This record gives sequence, C-alpha cells and structure tokens, in this order.
Amino acid sequence: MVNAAEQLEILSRRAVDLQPAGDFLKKLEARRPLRVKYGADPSAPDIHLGHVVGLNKLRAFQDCGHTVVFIIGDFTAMIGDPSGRSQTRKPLTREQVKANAVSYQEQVFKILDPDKTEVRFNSEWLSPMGFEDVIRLSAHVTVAQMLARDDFSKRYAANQPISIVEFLYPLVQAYDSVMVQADVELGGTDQLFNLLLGRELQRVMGQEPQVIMTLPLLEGLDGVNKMSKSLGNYIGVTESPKEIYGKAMSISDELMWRYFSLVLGDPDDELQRIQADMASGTRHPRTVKDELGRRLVARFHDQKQAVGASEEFARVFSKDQLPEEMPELLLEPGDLGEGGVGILSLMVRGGLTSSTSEARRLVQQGAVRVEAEKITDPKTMIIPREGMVIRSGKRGFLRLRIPV
RNA sequence: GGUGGGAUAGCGAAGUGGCCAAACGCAUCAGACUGUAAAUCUGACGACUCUGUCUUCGAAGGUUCGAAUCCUUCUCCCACCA
Repeated sequence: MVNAAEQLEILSRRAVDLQPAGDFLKKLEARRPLRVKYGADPSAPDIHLGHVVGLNKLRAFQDCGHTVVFIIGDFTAMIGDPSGRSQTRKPLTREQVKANAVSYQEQVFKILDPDKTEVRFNSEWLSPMGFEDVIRLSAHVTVAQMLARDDFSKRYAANQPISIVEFLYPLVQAYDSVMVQADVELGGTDQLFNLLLGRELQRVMGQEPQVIMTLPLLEGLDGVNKMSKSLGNYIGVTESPKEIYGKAMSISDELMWRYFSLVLGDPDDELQRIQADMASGTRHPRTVKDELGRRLVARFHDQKQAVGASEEFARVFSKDQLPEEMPELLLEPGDLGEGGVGILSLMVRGGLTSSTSEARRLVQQGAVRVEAEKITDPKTMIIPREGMVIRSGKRGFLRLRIPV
C-alpha cells in the first residue's frame, strides 16, 4: 500500500468534491482497508460509460488496497418512484430485481476486482424494518434540511409535487451508509446532498462519519445532458463493438475529451498535447476520435474487435460500401411473380420501417436505394434477385433472399 | 373537508364550435454540407389501397348540419386553504 499522502493525491484526482479532505487523510493514515460505498439502482441493468467514471475511481481505491462495498438498491427498486416523474423507475418485481442484480454484477466486474468487492443488497436490512423503525429514522431529518437539496427547493418553489417517498429515498441511502459502516461514499455530483446526509446520519447514530467524494457527470451522446439510460444518450458496456464504436464516432469533437479523460483516464497534459496537434493540423480530429472508438471497444471487448469495428465503420460510412453483415428478408414464392414486389412492402417486411407511411416518406425524401439506384417513386415495383440489397438512409440495410 | 387548476401526438406546450391530423419548441428520421463529426440549412414527423380516405385531443354518453372545443357522468392528476 502506498503511503497516505500519495493515495490522497491519486484518489482525489478528478474529484469535484471531497469533504472533508482532512478526515480523508486521517482515514488513509489509519492504514486499514477503508470501506468505500457505492450505490447502484438495479432498475436499469445496463452499465454505461457514465457509471464507468465512478467504477474507475472505485477500482483505484481497490488498487490502493481498499474494499468496495457495492450496494444494490433492490429494496428501493421494488418500490419504484411513485411520483411518476421518471418512467424508468417503475416498481420491479423481486424476480426482475434479482435478474438485474446478477447482470449488474457481471458488468461491474469488468472493471472492479471481485476479491476486493463486497456486494450487498439493501433489502437485507431494510426489509425487516417495521414502520416504527422508519418513523424513528425519519425523525433525524427535518423538512428544512431536505429542502436544502437543490432540486427539491426548486420544485417546491415552483409548486411542483414532491412525494414523501422522495424524501425517504435519500434517508434510506444514508441509512445504508450506517449499516455498512462506510468510510467513504462515492457518487456523481448530483449525489452530493444524499452523500452528505449519510454523513449526518452516521454522526447522529454514533458512527464516525463517512468522507464523501463526488465525481464529474459524464455528458451523454447529446453533449448536454448527463449520460443516462432514460434519455437514450448512453453507450452501454455490453453493447456490441459496432454500436460502441459508432456511438463514439457520433459525439462532438469538444465532447470527446471528456471521454478520454473520464472513461479512459488519460492524463490532462497528454490530452492537451493532442489538442494542440489538432489545432496545428498535424493530427486530424477523425483519427483522434477513431482512437477513442477503438479504445472503448478494446476496453469492453478486445483489440481485435476494436480494429474490426473501425474498419467496418470506415467501409460503410467513409467509403459508402456495404457492411459485412446485414438483416435479411426471405421472400415468399408469391413475391416472384412477373409484376415484382412493391418497394414499400419490402421495406416494412424487412423491418427497415415500422409502417408503410414511414417507408413512403423515406422513398419520397430520396433516402432509399436498391443496389446503387435511387428510388423516389413509392409505387416502384422491385423484381427481386438473390442477394439484392435495399438501403434506407445511411444505416438501414436489407438483403433479399430468394427461397431455393 | 373546501376552493381553484389540469389531462392534447415520443416529451413539453398552443388551440375553447367549422379555416384542426391539430400552431410552436424539443426529440426523432431523411436530404445538403462533412470527418456518418458537431454546428448549420432544408424537409418530414397518426395510419392507409396517399392529389384522397380513415382513426385520434383522459373514458363513456349527449347537444349540433358540424365538437379537441358545449353539456352530463366517470377516471386520474396537481396546487392552495383548512
């Protein structure tokens, strides 16, 4: 284990908040493995790059010899978020939660060291609690304290509903800290309030308060909102090489530095050097982004697939050639009559569009090609040939198969 | 318990008897430009047998030549007062 001062330097790198820093050093100097808590909501079992930012940090703690207490919020997930604000927080059944938790662990251990990870489910201590216990617990916090949280105060001021359950959630999370005797709790900057409440509750309940650390929130593909599953602006660690690479290429030039820095952990000075090269024209932004895409694929798959994804991407988009694999439509014998088959019908049946209207629109907008020929008349009849390819827009491909 | 407000297309939000398949914004999709960048511009964005037809505006009934708009009942939501 490296010494406390060095650990402090390594571990606090890129942290937005670290409170209180003095306590943290003290804890590190105690030279025992610290219990570093991180909570996960199992309602969405896809770990994405936004989570990776935190997981990377947890891994750094492990590499310094500390223990990660990974809490799966199964209890809370079964209750959901009755405010209905967030559709992704529907109550889940016990089975769903269980299944999600399993897949969660599989994904998390792509980054974390299983030997230094303690996985805990918060139903373990929350399920046995009676209403009396809950009331006692809630007595520790005042409404004014709760309203200190930014989004609560805003919503309250705007006459927007705030359910009591929403007050209870931070409390539950704080109580988790007490139950696992956390030394440190990690979260995104949006978690600041909840983390601090954990400190508060530990103090009230006679424990040494945890140190809290917040990390930057990674912006999603749109470059504006934080990466999240519900916004659909995420790159999941279990996605295919093609998807990871393709999504990486679609982010803006400005944004890609965040990914290099927060997901891949590249040091700032190196990134600045690359930015300088890019500014002077010695490096093309595209090659830099290609590297980002390849490294992300390599990180969650392997090097070989990274190269494959890069090549495939270049083939399809830069050179406008066909991908190696594409969806197929097996035609019926009736399709082979003399008149041919309507283009719209083929598109719908092949899954290129979900309705005839949509197919028609695409054709009228000049997005559809059969082989190399652009189709603009929705009434066009196609005489199918084995292996014929229909393209819809840039990424829609369909190969026709004729039954033998 | 009382008072007031609300439910409109993926989301947000106009519309208060015909000109409404329903403004606008966001998201999405396509085209142009490119590095599939981003930004920008243009167009599309309920469905269909598509110059037209059909089904939509919380639900069910009703008034009317005609209803997202008026009436009745119902369901759900919110704020405020107590």
